[in-house]
Amino acid sequence: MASVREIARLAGVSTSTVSRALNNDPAVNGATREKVLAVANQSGYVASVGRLVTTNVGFVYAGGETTLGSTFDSALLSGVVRGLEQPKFDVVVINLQRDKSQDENYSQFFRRKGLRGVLVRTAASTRDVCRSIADEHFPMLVVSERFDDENVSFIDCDSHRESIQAMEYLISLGHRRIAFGMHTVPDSNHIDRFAGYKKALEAHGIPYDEKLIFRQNASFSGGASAVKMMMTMAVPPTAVYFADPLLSVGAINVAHETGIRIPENLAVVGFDDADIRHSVYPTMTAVCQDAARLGYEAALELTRMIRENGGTRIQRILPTFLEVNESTGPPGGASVRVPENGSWTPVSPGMTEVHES
Amino acid sequence: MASVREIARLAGVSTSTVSRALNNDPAVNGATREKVLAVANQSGYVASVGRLVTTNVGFVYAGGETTLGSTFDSALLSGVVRGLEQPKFDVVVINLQRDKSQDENYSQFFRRKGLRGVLVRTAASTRDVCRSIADEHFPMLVVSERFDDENVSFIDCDSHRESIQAMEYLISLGHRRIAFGMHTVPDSNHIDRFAGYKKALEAHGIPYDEKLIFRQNASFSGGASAVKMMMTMAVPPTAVYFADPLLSVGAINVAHETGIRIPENLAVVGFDDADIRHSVYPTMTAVCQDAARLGYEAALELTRMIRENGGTRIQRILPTFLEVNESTGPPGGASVRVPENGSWTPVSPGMTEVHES
DNA sequence: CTGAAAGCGCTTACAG
DNA sequence: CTGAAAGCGCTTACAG
Repeated sequence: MASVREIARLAGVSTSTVSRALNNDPAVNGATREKVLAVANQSGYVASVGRLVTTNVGFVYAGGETTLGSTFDSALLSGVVRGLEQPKFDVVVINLQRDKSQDENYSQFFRRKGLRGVLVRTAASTRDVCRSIADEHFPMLVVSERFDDENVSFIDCDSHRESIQAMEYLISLGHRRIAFGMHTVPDSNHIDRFAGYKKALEAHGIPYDEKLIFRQNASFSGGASAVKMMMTMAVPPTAVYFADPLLSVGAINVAHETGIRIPENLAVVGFDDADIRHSVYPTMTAVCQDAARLGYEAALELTRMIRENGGTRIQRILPTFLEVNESTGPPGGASVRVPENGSWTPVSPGMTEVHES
Repeated sequence: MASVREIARLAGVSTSTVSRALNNDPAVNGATREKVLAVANQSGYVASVGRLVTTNVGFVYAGGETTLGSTFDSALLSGVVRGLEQPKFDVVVINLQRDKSQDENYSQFFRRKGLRGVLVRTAASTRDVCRSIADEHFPMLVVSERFDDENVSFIDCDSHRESIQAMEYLISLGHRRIAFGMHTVPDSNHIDRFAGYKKALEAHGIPYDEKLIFRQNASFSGGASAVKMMMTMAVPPTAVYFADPLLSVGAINVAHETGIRIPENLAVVGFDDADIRHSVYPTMTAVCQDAARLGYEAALELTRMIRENGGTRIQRILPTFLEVNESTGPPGGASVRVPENGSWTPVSPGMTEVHES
């Protein structure tokens, strides 16, 4: 790549003038500036050293896959951007697998990319990457996963408590035979929700029945299959809790097609990590994760770490919330009004201990 | 901020050793490295000059508002990231209003942010910003807007042709009384769709009726209101084309609530810029914009401009497409099968001229 | 393994 | 308005 020296030679001026012209110094003569800029453009000049950008943080996909198109990730990123607004940082989307060379460690790679800190999205298979980054003491925060390791900072949503709450809501409506739908490959979040399902049953003396557990690919058709299967059982459930947004939506839509009435024949509690609960009919009662807020808080925590030069580990859990809409009601469809504000007070608040930190 | 000199003094070593330690030179003694890194961390050392990152491009919101959470923008950005994969660039999300100071021009601002080029998202009120950036000859491409100016590069989707196609599909099913729903504040895209609506009516000798035009805020409730209003007319339409995703979904859902049957009582063609047409019931026939592809192509064009040091202006129009799903059928609900692949061949292909460039 | 010195490319008083 | 020279902070042969 051309240097100021080269541009100076080609334009017939000194390197001082080249530098001034490139930086729009008003002292430079108009014609001179034009000539220098023309030469610079033609030779594709790009400064190779100079004042570094110190306001970039990375939104890093630890695995090869960038899932930026998903509703969850996009809400997350928009929250990150909002959270970086006030600290005046910018976010760079980074695919770790693409560019990191073998002979550099993570800190070096991030420094080479000009990053002051990183928010990390990880899958089960790349948890070691997160540990390594943390071990190198590079400012980092894993978003939407949890670690037992003392030294890995993370921020995550907990849906265990609200899963119990969702189940208690169904039970309070009179349901006893409640199915559960989850992704075939459960991540820690799906496991939390499953645990909440079981815990609520146990607390209310309802026996756990393996036949009511439906594992499907997280897709519309997975939710559709699950509903078809459960409704053709000898004794179908009267309610179901789907621990995944796509399964939930697929379930609600196949109900129309098959003539199953929601909530009269089947009360559905879904899971929502964006706003899809409002785009189906009937609007979906759901355990909701506020992805934008998760991203927002993550951005604030990371910039605080950067400002304070590292310091203490962050291990934060944000709450989810149960929003009651129209897809739930008592078994058989006795008339029940949806509360005005979509909230519902748990029957036995004692068992759903709060642990926002 | 601390310099290598300062770190050297505090750690009791030379600046050479500081530099080596910071860059993980294997020659440095382990204990020395630890000491230097400890000092550097404590004093919050950040290199202030050095080798610049030359692989960043900006995803720039020209106005103050970043609409990254929308389905359109998130699909767009995920396409951009995919398009930057092979040229090995990274994308930085930039809010122009936030950081640009008055005494620097756009090129200077972008150079200060370390950007090699920018993809610009603009609103009607910030079209002048796009013109200025282009005038400064900074590598740029406006995404999802059109300019008559010769020197502003852009890439956009055209929904005019497919709006005509959508209308012809409805007409071919036997509809004559077809309503149109659009956003109250129409952007150039909504205007294109409206023009397509009118052109198709005219081509088939169907009189234009202002009473069948519904302008609503782009929201679920806007779509719901429109449907309620049109279905209580003395002579309701038998079909409607909604030029906006939220209006379309709101329309489909309120139909269930009011007992209106889709497509039997009202055939609905919507507009989709993501994947929402598959999350409603019945699945929505829609004119679809492939936002991810738009972003992908934009990224390829921009990196090509950067590689070739500017050069020619890009003014590219990508096609949209009509996808036939279950929300459309003949008036009164005569039985019609949805084609297997969701495609439909226009009745009079002659009038829908192709202009992909 | 380390430091003094030279070097990197760009920028900036200083002098005219 | 421009250039020669000094300077910026970091890096890197070179010598030990």
